[in-house]
Amino acid sequence: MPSQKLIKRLQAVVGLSEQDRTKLVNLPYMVKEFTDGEYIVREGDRASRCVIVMSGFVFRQKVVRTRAQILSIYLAGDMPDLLTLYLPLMDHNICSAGQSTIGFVPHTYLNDILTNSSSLVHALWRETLVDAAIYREWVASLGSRDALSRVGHLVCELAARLEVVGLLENASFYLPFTQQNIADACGLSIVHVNRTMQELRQRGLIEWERRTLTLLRRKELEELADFTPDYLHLRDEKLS
Amino acid sequence: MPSQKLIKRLQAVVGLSEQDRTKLVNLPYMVKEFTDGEYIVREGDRASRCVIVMSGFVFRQKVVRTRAQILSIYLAGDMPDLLTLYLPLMDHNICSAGQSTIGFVPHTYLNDILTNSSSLVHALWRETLVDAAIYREWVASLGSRDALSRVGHLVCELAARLEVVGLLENASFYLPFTQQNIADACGLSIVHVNRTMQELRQRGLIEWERRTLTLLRRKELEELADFTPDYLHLRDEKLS
DNA sequence: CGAAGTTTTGACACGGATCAAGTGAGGTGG
DNA sequence: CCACCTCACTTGATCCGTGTCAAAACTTCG
Repeated sequence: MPSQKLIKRLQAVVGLSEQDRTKLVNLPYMVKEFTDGEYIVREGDRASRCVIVMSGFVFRQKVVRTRAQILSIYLAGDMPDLLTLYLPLMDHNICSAGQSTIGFVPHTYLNDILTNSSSLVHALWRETLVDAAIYREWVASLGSRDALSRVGHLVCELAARLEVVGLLENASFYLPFTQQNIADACGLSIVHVNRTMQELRQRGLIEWERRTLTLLRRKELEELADFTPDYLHLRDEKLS
Repeated sequence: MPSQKLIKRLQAVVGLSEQDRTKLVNLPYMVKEFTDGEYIVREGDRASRCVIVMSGFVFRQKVVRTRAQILSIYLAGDMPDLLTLYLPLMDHNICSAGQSTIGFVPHTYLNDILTNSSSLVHALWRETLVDAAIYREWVASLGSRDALSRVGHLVCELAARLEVVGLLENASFYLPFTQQNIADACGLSIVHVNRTMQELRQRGLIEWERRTLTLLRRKELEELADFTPDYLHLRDEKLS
């Protein structure tokens, strides 16, 4: 079982058959631990396997001139490089933030189970589409929101995504990011991220101590950040 | 034939079988013309068909507070809302820029041909992955590049994408955008876009008159804009 | 305990936003 | 065919959000 969390999430959203679940559970995979800042996949690599985040935080990073822009963030249960199934040549890095546990599943096995199950195609294709939906929201954030709501939005998104995999407790979650990471993700300078975080604290919206971030008044924060979770497609639209 | 350009592009990149091509060519579809600013698909719509751009320009737009952020741009041969196959509920608009010709193909038919051909799954899934790769580059642009290279980058991307579908002639292409559109896409004010365009002109990098944009010194422009076309995945990596 | 990394603070600079007004071009109706 | 209207583009002045630089305080961990 490469990741209970992944299967649970897929199950909840597209409804896998007994057979499909068995196939996923029996996927052969390798596990490796990564430490803070370590590269999991590098720009230029030609991938022959996919990554599954089993625990911890991971981010996609592209070096643009002098900046190390963070393009997206992945949590337990995510498959950050499903895209390598069809675009094997990596044009950016995938890095660990803090300690993480990563599973690797060879493309050949994934391709096998995909050719024989159109509902697994549905499930994994959909995963990549949600990933794209998140990029769209980031484009909207970077293009249209000021620093305060941009940082707030990131915090809200992480909370919402962690919640569905059971990693949000009492509106708190573990966040192994430095302010530099937040800056790289939000397209801001570290100094301004610092001041923005202070303002979020002063407004009584968050606490962030010893790598634990707490949402104090989630509604107000979401409002300030202009956050609505729809774009995350956390549950099947057909049901709602 | 919903779009020769689409089929040609898919063909070039993944190599469709005779059978697959026939299936695509025989897809039933409806054609409609749209004028400047008209909505093709609206936020809140529950899609039951996919859009194929047959000619003209189309963009994805999300209203964020007071801004109408443009999230992505589509050209002849693109399928901007393939995602609705699995995420039918639209959380943004798709609009026409200038006059465009749009084909509509019902989901049911697309699903039919997908369940019976894993190479068509490959081809269309890949399309959505390239779409995501373009978002990533936009995130990088909005997060890390200044106005001049941001606008330059957009111009370079459009030129590169138009080139593969044969719509770039003598380094010129038709561009029905206003400066306001560019501003909405790049997360800049219209005044600053104006000044940025003037600077690109003064530097002898582009001309833009009567809706025709010309790249004067493409290499220099691409350098200035920090543009490399890899992320567009315009040809099959396996070959290169 | 020391060293390195992270957060915080202050002063100052600058890119780009905003506001306001003017110019030009395309489209329409008389 | 011209007068007018509208919309897009342009210009100048000013303001503000965020970046940069530099140094200090605090944490974490070996």
